[in-house]
Amino acid sequence: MARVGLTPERLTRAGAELADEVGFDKVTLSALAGRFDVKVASLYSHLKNSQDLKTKIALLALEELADQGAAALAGRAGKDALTAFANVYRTYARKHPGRYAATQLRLDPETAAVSAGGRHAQMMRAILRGYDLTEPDQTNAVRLLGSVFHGYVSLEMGGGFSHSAPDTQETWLRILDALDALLRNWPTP
Amino acid sequence: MARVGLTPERLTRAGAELADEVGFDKVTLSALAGRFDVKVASLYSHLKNSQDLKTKIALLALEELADQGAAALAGRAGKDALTAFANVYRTYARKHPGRYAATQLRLDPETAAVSAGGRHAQMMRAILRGYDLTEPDQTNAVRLLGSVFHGYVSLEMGGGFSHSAPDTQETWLRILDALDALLRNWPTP
DNA sequence: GCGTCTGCCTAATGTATGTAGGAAATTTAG
DNA sequence: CTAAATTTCCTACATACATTAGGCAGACGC
Repeated sequence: MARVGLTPERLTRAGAELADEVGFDKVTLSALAGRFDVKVASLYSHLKNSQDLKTKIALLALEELADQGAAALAGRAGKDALTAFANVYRTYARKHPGRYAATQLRLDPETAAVSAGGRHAQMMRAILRGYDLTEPDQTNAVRLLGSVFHGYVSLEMGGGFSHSAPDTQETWLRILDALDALLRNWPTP
Repeated sequence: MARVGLTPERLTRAGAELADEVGFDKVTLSALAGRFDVKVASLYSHLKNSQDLKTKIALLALEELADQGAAALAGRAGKDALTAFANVYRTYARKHPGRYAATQLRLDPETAAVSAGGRHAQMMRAILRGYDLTEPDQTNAVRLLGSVFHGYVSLEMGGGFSHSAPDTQETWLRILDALDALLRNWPTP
């Protein structure tokens, strides 16, 4: 019985790669076991169950995304920061579609609390320091940014934009222009 | 052998209800068969397979959503139209979470072509007639609206906004204000 | 070197999808 | 109206994935 050296971490990483290759929803313990030439039952020494694997992949992806976001934000402000951060989201989703899909997994509250989700919100707030927004508009703007980033990336990945004229890169840049303009001139009715 | 009177339509409707109750990803032929007190194999006379059912639910949801959008748009223009249409999306998603999730199913191109997806894009363009946008900004704006609507609804449903101060209704209204302001004053660099 | 612990195993069960072929109910044709 | 054709639902079976129980052997502490 050769020991392969499975750990939750290695399984999570391999699961993330698998997700990028076949889609997050098609990540299965069978396929993962196959990657390590190991029987499925062996995975249960390291993972609670299939859901546990998916949760761990989601946490990994949230962390990677937050790390890359933080790196992009370093030394930038204003529109520069907005653009750099937004591009991290879009680029990550294109490069790691399975992991990106994992970030949308619904986490139970305790898990969400220890996830990198909070860092994401904090970084969006940091971006907004370059604009002149106070509460509660700042929170509203954070939610708008989250909606646009996620919505755009998700529709683009799903092929929702594929069939018409301006290419998606062009649209993306114009949308970032528009968001910047909006944040500089947030309506206060 | 009592005939129950299954049809693709009845199965699709029941599948949609099931999706709203247990989640779109948990819609299963087993559960659907259970609803009609019928064996699973019997469903294959009316549905090609499980994927076929999911596709049909997605098409149903896209159609319902388009119908409600069209109704909301009738006789409205400008911000009034924008708000009414956006509210249709959000309300539909809250009332029919499973069906809304179904609308995000990736359809193959031929299926997408016969879906109500095109009507959605047309309606967004109709809304934009109340603003002063020409191509290619109109397409860019359509994509922005789609991103915001879908992104917001999807994050709100996923609990992404649950833990902070302004309630989601308030944020939603302010985001619609912001979009209206943005469309009235679209940046042209 | 010996005992314990752990990692991976075999075996068995439950649930879901999907296929093949049969029998009864319904529809259609003569 | 009756017989044939079709349709609808069935049983039976094959495959795949998830999960649990219990066992054996290699790694590790002493």
